Amino acid sequence: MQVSNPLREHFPDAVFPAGCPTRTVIDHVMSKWGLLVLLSLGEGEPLRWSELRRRAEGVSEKMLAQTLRTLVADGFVLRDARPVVPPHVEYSLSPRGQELAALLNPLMVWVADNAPDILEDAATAS
Amino acid sequence: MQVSNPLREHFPDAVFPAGCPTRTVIDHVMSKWGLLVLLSLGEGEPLRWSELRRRAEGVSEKMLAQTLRTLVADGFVLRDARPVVPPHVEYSLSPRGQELAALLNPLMVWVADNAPDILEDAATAS
DNA sequence: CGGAATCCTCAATGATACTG
DNA sequence: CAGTATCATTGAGGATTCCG
Repeated sequence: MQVSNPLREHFPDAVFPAGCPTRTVIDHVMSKWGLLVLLSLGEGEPLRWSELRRRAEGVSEKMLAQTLRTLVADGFVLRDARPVVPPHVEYSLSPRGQELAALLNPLMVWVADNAPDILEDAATAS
Repeated sequence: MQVSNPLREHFPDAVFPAGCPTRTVIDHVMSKWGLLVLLSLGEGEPLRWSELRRRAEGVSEKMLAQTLRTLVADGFVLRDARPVVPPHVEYSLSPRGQELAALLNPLMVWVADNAPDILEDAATAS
């Protein structure tokens, strides 16, 4: 009847206790730009800085730099800088990043499929 | 050899075009408190205001109210107010909310499992 | 090309107090 | 109990400029 709830086993009390490490990770991963970068790279091919700026439409240079630094530090994204001139830098998903992207993808597809209905409801709710 | 990428079919150009309705939905759903509320309700039982405040540890009254209003308007959350005194109000997931929570759950479990490793990397990256 | 460093703004958030 | 109203704050995020 009840599907067991794995999350409850993790967090019997609060969902994610305040100050819990998971909240930090969630902030990185579910942040507006973090998400878009992960999804962009999740398409398979490595991307360059300028390509990422195009795919994550609206991101400023500052936020892209900040986001990439975080994702690289967290081990989601690999940075491959070739010592040529002009500079050539490629970003791709690490294995860990690929695991994450694999979980993110169905969610985003669902959102994309349902967004129109959802916003229609929101509008009707006036 | 390449697994087809469903997201790419949705968004050939940018991942989620700026101003796209999907970005609004994502903002609601992936927001710090929106996420915690959805996960809390995703555990199955309906919850009352005060219970939600405890489960989504750290949320202020203002943010909880705002978050709930948004999630109700989007059709993710059902609000059941019984006309008794003192007031008794229960929140639960709508079918749409349950679909969403079902996708959110594996993601959060993965994050919870991996958060320690991830943050260790981030610390090492100093 | 791929960033880093500054400055600056405003909108999201929190604290507080009050109410049906 | 379940909120609303108001105000203060701060830090995320944008614009701009400059560098290897």
